[in-house]
Amino acid sequence: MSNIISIPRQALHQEVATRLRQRIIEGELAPGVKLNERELSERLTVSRTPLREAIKMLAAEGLVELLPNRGAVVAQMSEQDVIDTFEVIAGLEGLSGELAAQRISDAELAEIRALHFEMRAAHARRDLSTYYALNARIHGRINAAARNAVLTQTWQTVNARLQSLRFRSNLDESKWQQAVREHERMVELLATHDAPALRALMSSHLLVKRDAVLELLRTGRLYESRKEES
Amino acid sequence: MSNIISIPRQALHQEVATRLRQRIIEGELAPGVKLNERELSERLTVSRTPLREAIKMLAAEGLVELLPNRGAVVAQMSEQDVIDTFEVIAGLEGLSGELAAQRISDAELAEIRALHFEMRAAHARRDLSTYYALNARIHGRINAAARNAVLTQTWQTVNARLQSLRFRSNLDESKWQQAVREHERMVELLATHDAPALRALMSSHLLVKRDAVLELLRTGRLYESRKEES
DNA sequence: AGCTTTAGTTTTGCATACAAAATACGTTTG
DNA sequence: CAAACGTATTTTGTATGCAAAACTAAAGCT
Repeated sequence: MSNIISIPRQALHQEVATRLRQRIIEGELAPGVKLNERELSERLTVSRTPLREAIKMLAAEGLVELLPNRGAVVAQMSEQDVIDTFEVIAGLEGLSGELAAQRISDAELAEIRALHFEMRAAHARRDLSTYYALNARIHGRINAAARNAVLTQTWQTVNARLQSLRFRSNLDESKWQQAVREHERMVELLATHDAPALRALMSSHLLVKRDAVLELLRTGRLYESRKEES
Repeated sequence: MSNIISIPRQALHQEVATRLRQRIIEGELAPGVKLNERELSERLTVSRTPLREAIKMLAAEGLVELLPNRGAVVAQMSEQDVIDTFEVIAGLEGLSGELAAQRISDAELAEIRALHFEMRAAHARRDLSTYYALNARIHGRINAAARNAVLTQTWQTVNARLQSLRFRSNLDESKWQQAVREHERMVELLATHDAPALRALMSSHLLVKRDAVLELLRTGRLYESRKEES
């Protein structure tokens, strides 16, 4: 019997949560924007009930903020929040690197190595968006090699809060080169299973990123073209 | 004007979430137990709507698991989940220690020192429950001294998932002494602001705890007297 | 007996309805 | 003219209603 329709589509509140999460991460729903229930429910063609359930989940994830009797808004991070979040992610990436260096298989390493070369290709072409996509995939692979589901889940949740900053759009050449060199070194340390060194490298790698983002924040090149009307 | 009733009690779904979270953490709602919506809503005297919203939040926190079309159950952790969770907590505690060592004030240090002596007193009296309470407060203070709200929140969320294991009830003497010695050393390292050493200590402190819990899990002395009937 | 079937019941999931709080806005008043 | 008030409208928060899925259990079948 073929399952033509029997793919049990997931619950509405899950679907709504996924879509809202995506729109927030992609910046379509910018920080500070109010989530109007009527409007959203009409737009997504669901009733307010599953929509509200989805919003509650996103609130627990830290992507939206609940204002009592005043609904929900997309979470807005202060500069301190950004600093704090990067520190935590640096810690989680460090752990990820430490565990991955201990546990990675040859096949996993080979795949990361391949991705790394693709990333270098993107760098050589100055193809920033491909570079970022590959960068994310590499970090994801390292995370997977750590073989710790709780770490992966925690990392994703905390990371998601930063995504809406869209700091992808800026990266000066020297920082870019440094990042590529650091990635080069990551592959080496994975290959030699040097856990402490990889921990330190990945942690500091993220702190460098933090500083770059903070610089953008302060010079105001972040959060541009973000205000969204109805 | 006195605010006799005007304390704007928080939204029902928040209140319900808080109460359910507490009951799960305290083990009253044991892992695997089904959350019957009708029953719970009657018990808490709220309708199913805010109850369901609360359950969705707890699901996002990882305290309950949603089974499509079959409701929610209190999250049940496999042994691997326990291992993974402790690893993450060890990482977060390590970060907490590292940052606290850098940032702690004299007043905060003095308070932790005081709590530490109270804890030693509890140890001397073999007063396990007071010991655990003080232990938790000390870790909380160190966490606070790290001055990172995201870290604190992440730590609490991940920690909550373990609380229902109730591993508090067992601790052999040699492990207990080791824990006290490690706490002694934590205070020293905070005082000397030795961030890397405190990171390593707090991380390994947690991994020791992990091993102790795993031993309990394997010998089956965990999860006892847990089945709950309506 | 053991397995399947199937009617009845319960439970979940979503939509709708209603009440209370917040907001918007025009009017009044100093 | 600005501030304050009050009413209308919107929006949120909670309860209730209804349909679909899951569970229960008794009857039928091999």
